[in-house]
Amino acid sequence: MTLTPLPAAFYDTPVLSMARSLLGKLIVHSGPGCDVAARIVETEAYRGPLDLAAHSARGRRTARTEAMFGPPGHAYVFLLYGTSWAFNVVAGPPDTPHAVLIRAVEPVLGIETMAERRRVAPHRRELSNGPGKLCQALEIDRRHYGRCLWEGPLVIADGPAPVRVGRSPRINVDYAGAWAKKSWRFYERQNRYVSVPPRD
DNA sequence: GAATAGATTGTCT
DNA sequence: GACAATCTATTCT
Repeated sequence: MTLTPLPAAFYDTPVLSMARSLLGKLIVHSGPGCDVAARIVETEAYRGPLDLAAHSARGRRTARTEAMFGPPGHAYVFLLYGTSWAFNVVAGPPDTPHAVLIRAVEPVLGIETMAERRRVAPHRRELSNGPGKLCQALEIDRRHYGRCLWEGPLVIADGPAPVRVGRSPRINVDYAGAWAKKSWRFYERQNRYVSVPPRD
């Protein structure tokens, strides 16, 4: 296991294949005295402007969605329901508002630190089995908006490839009509940190 | 385990 | 003023 950040070229790929290839990669957040790392086990692809489930649907470009229109391999972070942050990796070249939502991770390093932040016992799936939970565990928030993911305190590095990959429709996007039916969620089968366990 | 309701705030209409 | 790519506690079974 190396902690060398993935190169910029890794992100130069269509959003669906990027969502698939991010599985198994490590999110590494280095802080003063406390490094934490976690392995990505669940992702979802969002492909505006056509995809009506994406914040960038119909080309909506605002202060909030601006990062999605930026270069790939950068972070798109947004606040949800007033209480939870969600972390996305921007895909596609500039002006192509695609992104991959990280929905669940498996703690690897600094598990005690994550447990304290989450106020749950270590090794429980509630540590990071959801978009908001993993942001709290890894301490990802608005400070990371638009930041580059191959240099700086928050990077994505290579990690153990997933054993088996499953696909399903995305979670909680029922409002998007036909787009909600597309199987744009990717997850590692049998991994207990996957947020909404499918039957596999 | 499943279903339900309430929390809470930045962003956009 | 409404809403959201969610989380948590609570109340069932």
